[in-house]
Amino acid sequence: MEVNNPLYKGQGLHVITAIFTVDKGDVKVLLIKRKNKPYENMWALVGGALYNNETLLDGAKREIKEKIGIEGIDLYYAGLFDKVDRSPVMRMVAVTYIGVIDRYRGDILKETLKTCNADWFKISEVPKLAYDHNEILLACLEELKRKILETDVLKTLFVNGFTIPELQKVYETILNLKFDRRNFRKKVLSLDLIEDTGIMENFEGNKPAKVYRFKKNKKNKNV
Amino acid sequence: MEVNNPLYKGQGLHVITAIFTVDKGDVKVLLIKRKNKPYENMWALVGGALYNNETLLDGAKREIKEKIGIEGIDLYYAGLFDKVDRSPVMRMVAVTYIGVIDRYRGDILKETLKTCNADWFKISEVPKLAYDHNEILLACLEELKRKILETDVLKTLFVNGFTIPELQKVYETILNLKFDRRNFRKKVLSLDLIEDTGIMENFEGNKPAKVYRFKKNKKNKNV
DNA sequence: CCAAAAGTGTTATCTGTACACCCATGC
DNA sequence: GCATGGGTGTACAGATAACACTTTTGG
Repeated sequence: MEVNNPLYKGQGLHVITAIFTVDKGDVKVLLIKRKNKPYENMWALVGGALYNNETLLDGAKREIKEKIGIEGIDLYYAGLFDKVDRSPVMRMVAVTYIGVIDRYRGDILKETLKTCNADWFKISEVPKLAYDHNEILLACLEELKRKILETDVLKTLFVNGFTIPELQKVYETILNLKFDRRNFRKKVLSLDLIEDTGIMENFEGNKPAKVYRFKKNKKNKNV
Repeated sequence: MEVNNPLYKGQGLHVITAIFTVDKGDVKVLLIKRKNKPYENMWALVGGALYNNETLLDGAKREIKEKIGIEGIDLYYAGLFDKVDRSPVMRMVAVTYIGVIDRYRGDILKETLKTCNADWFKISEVPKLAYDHNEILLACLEELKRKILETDVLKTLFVNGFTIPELQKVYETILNLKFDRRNFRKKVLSLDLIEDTGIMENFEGNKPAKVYRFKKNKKNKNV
């Protein structure tokens, strides 16, 4: 392998994460506003160039830390983007991930060394993004739909537990479908992924619901 | 993005394909013997460096053409390999694919510009390979097991059609499982992916079996 | 006519879907 | 006591798994 062969010299990898949440009936994605070229001042997904001394997952996590200040997020592989001209600077292949976090966590940085803003956008109101990030976002959303059925990707959506009706609304929002209450409960409990906390939700004029949480160290067999 | 930033300068991508077949009760993989450094004279999976002017799939197909002379093979994404030191030359991330071909096709080149041999190896008898290809092979084999249940990856295994008992033996060989003859037949016919050719197999002392083929332009819905 | 493997049909079980009723709360 | 949403059980249907007998060929 010749290091300077022009056929493959000057390549790189992007690690890009679509960070989703669900907030009052809407799926939202976390976007950052770029400070630097290329695509200066444009909104973009969280991500950047992979470094030589880190794995893809480590790179994605570093980018998340650098661009929005969050650590410890679980990432799920989503797909590859390899159009030859997807970066104007050099040949870049993007490896993309999905992350899910609580919409109300307060520790998201609005400004960093490379970003001048960060905010949640409804999926239907996402602006034109840097690079091919609109295309990546759509693919990640499709993959999110698959992942919520086959993995425990939603386990980090609720920091303070959730009721089963709340969880159902999240599924219905993401999949744009309606489920039968009784069958949904049966299904989600049969997976043995969640457990009763013993706490009841704060009620508002109706029967209080039990608060559940995802079991620690329990993985969906499909993960 | 600074092109010469040492943090991410000098990266590249490998496109690597595990080409499988099934031959008389054994899963086999096609290996090539490398002519050049690194890993000179060692066996390896088919693959190489991605060029700047091609997509990942195009690169994988070009490598297959260059190293074993075969064109038109269908590839299925298998996984990513991203250990920092997986290549001794420079930082390389590998994108891996699965291909399946007929064991008896005669057009596989034994020697090319970069290879000095090519041969089928039983999975259980694969030698120490170049790079991390042993690890890649194991992962691709696992992925093959998943893919034969969810995709039409096997459609290129038989150039001259197959009988349903033959197909069942292939599934049983790859998955290391036994299936009920009657249920297997029912299931595979219900998928509407194969059709009767009207031909009967060459018999050998027992009842001749119908020869089937995969329907053209029919895709498993899971693909 | 016997051995070997192909081909077919029926029954039981499980999984998923559809659906009706009761319960706890605030007002 | 009524409106609102939570919680439980049962019946039906479609899919999967288990299983027994007949057919065609070569020797």
